[in-house]
Amino acid sequence: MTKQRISTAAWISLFRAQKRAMDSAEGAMKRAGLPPLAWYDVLLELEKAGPAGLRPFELEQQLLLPQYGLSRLTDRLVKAGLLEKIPCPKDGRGHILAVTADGLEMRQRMWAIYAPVIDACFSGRLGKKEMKALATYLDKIGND
Amino acid sequence: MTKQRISTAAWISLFRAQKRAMDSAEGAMKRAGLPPLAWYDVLLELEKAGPAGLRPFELEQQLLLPQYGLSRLTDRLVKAGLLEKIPCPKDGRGHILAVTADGLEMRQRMWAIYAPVIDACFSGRLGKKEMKALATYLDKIGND
DNA sequence: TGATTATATATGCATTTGCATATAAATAGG
DNA sequence: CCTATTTATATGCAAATGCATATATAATCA
Repeated sequence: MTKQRISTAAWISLFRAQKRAMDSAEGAMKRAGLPPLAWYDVLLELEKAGPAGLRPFELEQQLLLPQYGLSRLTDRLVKAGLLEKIPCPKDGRGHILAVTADGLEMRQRMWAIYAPVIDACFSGRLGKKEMKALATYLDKIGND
Repeated sequence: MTKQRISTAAWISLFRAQKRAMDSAEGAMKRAGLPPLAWYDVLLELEKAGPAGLRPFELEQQLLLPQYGLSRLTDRLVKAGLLEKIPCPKDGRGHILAVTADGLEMRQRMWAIYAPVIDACFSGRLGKKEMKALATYLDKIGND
């Protein structure tokens, strides 16, 4: 087997696995009448940032979203009452994003659906050691 | 470490790795003035199917795309002259999709860009054995 | 056979994304 | 200080996606 063939096979497996995982998670959210996973990521990242919140450009780096994508994503979250934009005292151009009480509750409701999906994806298929090895390999690949 | 935490970490690594990989590949295509990766998948799958071509519903299963998504994707490929729709003699509802000469050439031009990107993602990071293990793990995960 | 149901594909409409560019405040340079 | 440049965020417009449903043919069954 050439290295080229092997890496291409791994590439395909990566894309297929991610698609299966994502489809099942997005599907579960939809069936539960909950927003898409991207909302979860925003809410979680802001919760992790603590009460100080985050500037959009910081969140953008964490989530690896394009600037305009995040701008509109947060608009939707604000419109849904899950986030608020607080004017930034240090920098008149920007604002600080903070999760509202509703946002906090929403993230919890989403996690109640999300967690079992993640679990079901791995359980009975990979053991702890294998999952760790998988994550280690995945973290290594990329082009930077 | 709880199993929950480990599987969640693997989940996150999976999504991040796929995003990095996809972004670099899509970016390379764009910079080369070539169409998105989805076009490559269609062209390749149809080439693999041989001269008999494939019906849209068959392609749909291979590529795991929603029916309407494939319908429009193939429309674009047809409009670009890379694919043609041949009326199906056996079934008046459908048609057979076949790659044109231009389509064949396009897939090759895309592969010339695509292959090095795949290579760069893994080379110097994972060895053959590790790539194989990675693919094996990835192929196992999912919800079915 | 005629009516009913199932399958294959397409499409109208709303939402989302991507690209390019706009706006507006901050910083740098002379 | 004033102008030029850079940084932070938003937005108009075109393309893509998702959802629901339409259309048309095939298969089933009474």
